[in-house]
Amino acid sequence: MKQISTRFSIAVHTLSLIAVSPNDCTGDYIAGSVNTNPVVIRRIMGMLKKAGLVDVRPGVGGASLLKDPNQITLLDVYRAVNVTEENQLFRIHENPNIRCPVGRNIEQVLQTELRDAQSALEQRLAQTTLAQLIDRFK
Amino acid sequence: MKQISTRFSIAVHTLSLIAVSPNDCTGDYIAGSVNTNPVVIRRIMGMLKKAGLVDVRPGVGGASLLKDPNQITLLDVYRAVNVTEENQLFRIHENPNIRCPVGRNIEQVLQTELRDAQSALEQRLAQTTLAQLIDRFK
DNA sequence: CTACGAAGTAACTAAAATGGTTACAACGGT
DNA sequence: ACCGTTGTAACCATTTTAGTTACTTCGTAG
Repeated sequence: MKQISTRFSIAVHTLSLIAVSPNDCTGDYIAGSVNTNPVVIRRIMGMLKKAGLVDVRPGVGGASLLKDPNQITLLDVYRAVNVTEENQLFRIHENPNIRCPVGRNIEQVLQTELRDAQSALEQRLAQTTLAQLIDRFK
Repeated sequence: MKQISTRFSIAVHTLSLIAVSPNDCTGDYIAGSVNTNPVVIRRIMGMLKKAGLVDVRPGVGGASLLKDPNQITLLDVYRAVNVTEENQLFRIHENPNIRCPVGRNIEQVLQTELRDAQSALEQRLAQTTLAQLIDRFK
């Protein structure tokens, strides 16, 4: 990898804006605050919509949260923007040599550890709510 | 992102082989167990060497661990193969609009959370040693 | 009902990371 | 001196990312 996509941080930024200024939150306005192209925002808004986090109003413009800010965690956002394939942060090399004791077992042994490590990260993300973040924007 | 590079799992596989079969661990042998190209292994071995985890013998061939298997954690390996740029798992979008209260504070507020989340993952990786993995290859 | 601003989306691009591959130089012991 | 091995450089196809242009669809105000 290199790093986790900025889609995640942009999504958090976007949701924060919607929570703070429920009005004027058009794609262009958000793009102006994030400092990127409006299409990038619309794509991310589409993911947030599909995840049931926001309601976007086509035609009229703007968006609103579908959940209370203290019911939206960073983990919800993380998952919404699909940062990893099939929710697997780690990737394991495929088709090791099964005639080798290490090759035969590496996948299963590692999977346990990596799942736990990923879980630790996600649990930490789940502890922070959008409401907590918004409090610090004042 | 998509996912964390298989360099990590291949590195763990490689170190396990060296620990289990201190002899015959040439790049070609390891590549045969991992099922990839020998150059891929040599590149990863170079990173493990630079991290002070292994000693590779040019000319004669083979490698050996420079630390006891119970002194090598998954975090050591994770860091050795440079999976993320500057050890930052998350990336935050740059140059948000500082005239917006959200844009002005998003970076600092998020950085705290993401650092903690990354730290949770790393602490979990640090809890597993190579020795523990090897025990399960028997 | 028309116009206009906004969302939805397809298509294209440049840049970067990944994993594999070929090729060749350097090393070291038989 | 030979031969297997390591150390690298160079190249490639594939994929992801983020940005951009362009066009359609939507919904309300005039």
